[in-house]
Amino acid sequence: MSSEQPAKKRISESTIHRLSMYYRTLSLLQKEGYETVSSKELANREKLTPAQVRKDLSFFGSFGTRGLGYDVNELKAKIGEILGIDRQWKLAIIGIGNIGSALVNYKEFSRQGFSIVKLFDNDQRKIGSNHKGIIVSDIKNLDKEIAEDGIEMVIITVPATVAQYMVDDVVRAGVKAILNFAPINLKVPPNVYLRNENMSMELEYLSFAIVNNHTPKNSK
Amino acid sequence: MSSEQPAKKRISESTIHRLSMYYRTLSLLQKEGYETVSSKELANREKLTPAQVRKDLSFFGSFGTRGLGYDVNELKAKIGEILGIDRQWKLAIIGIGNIGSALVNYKEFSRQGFSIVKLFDNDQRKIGSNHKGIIVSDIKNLDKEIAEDGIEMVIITVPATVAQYMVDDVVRAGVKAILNFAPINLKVPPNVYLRNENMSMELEYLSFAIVNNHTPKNSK
DNA sequence: ATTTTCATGTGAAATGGTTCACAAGAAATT
DNA sequence: AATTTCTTGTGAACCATTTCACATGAAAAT
Ligand SMILES: NC(=O)c1ccc[n+]([C@@H]2O[C@H](COP(=O)([O-])OP(=O)(O)OC[C@H]3O[C@@H](n4cnc5c(N)ncnc54)[C@H](O)[C@@H]3O)[C@@H](O)[C@H]2O)c1
Ligand SMILES: NC(=O)c1ccc[n+]([C@@H]2O[C@H](COP(=O)([O-])OP(=O)(O)OC[C@H]3O[C@@H](n4cnc5c(N)ncnc54)[C@H](O)[C@@H]3O)[C@@H](O)[C@H]2O)c1
Repeated sequence: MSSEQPAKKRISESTIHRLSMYYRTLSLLQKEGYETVSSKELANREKLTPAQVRKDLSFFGSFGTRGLGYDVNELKAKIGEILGIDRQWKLAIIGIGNIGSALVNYKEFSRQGFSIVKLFDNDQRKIGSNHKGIIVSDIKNLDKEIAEDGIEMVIITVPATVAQYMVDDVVRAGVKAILNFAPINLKVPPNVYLRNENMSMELEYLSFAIVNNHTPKNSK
Repeated sequence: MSSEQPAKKRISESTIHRLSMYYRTLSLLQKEGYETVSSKELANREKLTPAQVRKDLSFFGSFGTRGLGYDVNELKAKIGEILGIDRQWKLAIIGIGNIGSALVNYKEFSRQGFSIVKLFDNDQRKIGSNHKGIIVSDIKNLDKEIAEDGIEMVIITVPATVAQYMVDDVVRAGVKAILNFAPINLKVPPNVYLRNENMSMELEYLSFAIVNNHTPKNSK
């Protein structure tokens, strides 16, 4: 075993997002009783082109049958594998305020491969309280509890002023991926993945669109 | 007055998102006491290239001084204008559940030009209740109250199963832009702007990144 | 005043992403 | 068995976005 990086083609962020979309649509098609689906049908449901669908999939292999299309169950399983959601990820939420507690209450996450198993806060009034069967832990025990449970992802929902400290802490504790809601540019080492969820930016986009009569090619 | 569309260059979604980022950074620079800032400094704070910053701005005019950089206050005002946040937008939230109530409690929105002025739900136990001084209205009065208040944007935080109905209703009521949290592909007429906030997709992206050792060029 | 320094603004080049167009291959039909 | 129909998978063409590189111009220094 000599090479660390599997010299694979670099996949664009948009392709990955579309895989998520295909996955969701395939779940619906399953429920609707479809056995197979063409790139055309899949594209229609997402307002994309069939070529886009086929190209996206082609980066990872060839999963269809010419003249017939894709087997719905099979393609869904395959995309699930590609996305890494053919398993349960364990997550913790840091900061059990407005957003943090809304997220704990969301049952869909665990059905989609993301189990929230730990909650952390530094407010004595919150520590020990129960959210959907999970007791809020003291942030002081972060290191120990993250390691104990083998948590690999966290959601950051603390005030922006302390978000970087929390990130440094969870990185030190061995977390590999972070979904951040604080409106601030966080620094993470290169081996840790970070995504930002910024609602104000989305509202600003809408504001711009109204004011400028904006018609982009492919909007979210 | 003959032409409807001001035949302007089409701006990319990424440029608009970066304008939001510049805006936020300029606010910080203001607080830190900076009077001017170079494209280099601005780029550093966002992990972008100086050329990117200059190119983005160049679509809208030329706001800097050669040899010196940009005036912080001036550039912030200018970007605020471009984004259309040099005014207060009035918003309503449809569905006052977990996410909906988290959003009402977020004071920052109104400071950023987005005032939440109405809340709607169809649950009798919620209608009439008070959130940060706003009384939850019956969804039945949507049309009337949206018109009365001149609401142009709404946030949709109802279950996915009813989201399309709510969208149809708010569109009929004259709303121009929608921020949607329900994990479903909504249809809107071409003169209405829609953005989707999909947290599962972000988690799936992180999952993909861990599993595939992903290093994209420009990630969120 | 002249020179030096610095950083903008912008065409042109390079890179990246999407769409086209068609050969290939599987199933259905004759 | 041969033909027709259908839809995939993929290079090549196209289009969009980012980066380069430098002329331009403002301010500071000499
Ligand atoms: N609420 C929203 O709608 C909304 C919208 C957009 C962005 N955000 C961002 O999300 C973040 C959370 O927002 P919120 O409204 O839930 O805030 P909140 O104040 O309700 O919750 C923050 C929580 O973090 C906890 N906390 C603070 N410092 C901590 C620390 N050092 N360690 C552990 N826990 C700590 C607090 O006790 C609190 O429970 C903020 O950064 C905010 O800017 C929120
Ligand atoms: N909670 C989360 O963390 C989370 C995360 C991602 C996505 N989402 C999505 O956001 C949406 C809201 O999630 P939530 O957890 O807040 O759900 P929720 O059930 O807590 O809230 C939904 C609210 O909508 C109201 N509602 C239902 N039908 C309505 C109608 N016809 N008119 C008006 N109001 C109506 C309900 O009374 C309820 O108050 C869902 O689509 C969900 O999938 C939620």
